[in-house]
Amino acid sequence: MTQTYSISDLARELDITTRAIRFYEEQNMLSPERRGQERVYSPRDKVILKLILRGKRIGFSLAECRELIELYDPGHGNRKQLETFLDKITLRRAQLAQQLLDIEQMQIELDTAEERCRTALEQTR
Amino acid sequence: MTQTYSISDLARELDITTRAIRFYEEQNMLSPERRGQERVYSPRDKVILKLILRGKRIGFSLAECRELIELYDPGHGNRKQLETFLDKITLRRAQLAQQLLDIEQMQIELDTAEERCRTALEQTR
DNA sequence: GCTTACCTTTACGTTAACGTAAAGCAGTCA
DNA sequence: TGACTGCTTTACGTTAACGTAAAGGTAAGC
Repeated sequence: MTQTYSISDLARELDITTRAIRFYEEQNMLSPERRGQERVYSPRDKVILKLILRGKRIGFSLAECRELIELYDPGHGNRKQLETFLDKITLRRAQLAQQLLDIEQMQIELDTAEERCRTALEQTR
Repeated sequence: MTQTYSISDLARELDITTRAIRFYEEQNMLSPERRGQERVYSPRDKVILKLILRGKRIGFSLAECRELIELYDPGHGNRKQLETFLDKITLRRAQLAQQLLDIEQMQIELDTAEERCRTALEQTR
């Protein structure tokens, strides 16, 4: 019915190694079905992988990525659990806001760096 | 004349360990003056440290941070050098743009996560 | 003169996130 | 019936970025 993937399918498509995918499973971030010995991945697994990769691109550790995954479906949490989720969300938001500032600042610095490069290039004429 | 800092001054102010600061020097990202045995840091050194910390916050490796530092004053580069600098700047810009997208996407996901948390909390009533 | 507070160097330890064999099973193509 | 191809597990190796002692030098204060 619904789409499935082999491990190398996902590796190719997401441009990571099968080793990495198995490692994420080892870290309890994935739990694919099995057909015999072989892992069979669902679209949901693929979403999770994308979440991980996106997290990594902005410097999250795998532990932080796992947190994000847990937030992904908070259905099975008790009250206490849900409230800590909300706290974590608040923290993440603050961190993302800081990162936005950092990136903007870096862009500015790249601007001035480029300018200095160009004027230095003029000198070599 | 101009402001100077001891290693623990900087450690306190920037909230890192002295070990980390010495490590960055070991990696040729800093080269503070010496008064006898002791390291004496300039405002420029402090700027570099801030660059490193900002880089780390958005997930840069120290190697990448070093690149940024090199871009910081490109005066002593030959033509070839300067052109590779410009290339690197272009690459960084692209990466930063991707990170902006990633952060926006994460913010959206946090929004929906929060919403789901809140409705789940309603259920526990 | 002794303690306390910083500073130094040297060096081994640690964690995260995989990389890299090694060894073997399952289907398929010639 | 091999020879591939792709999957599996197990296990040791590797790199980055410091942490953590150990051992000692120096200046200030009591």
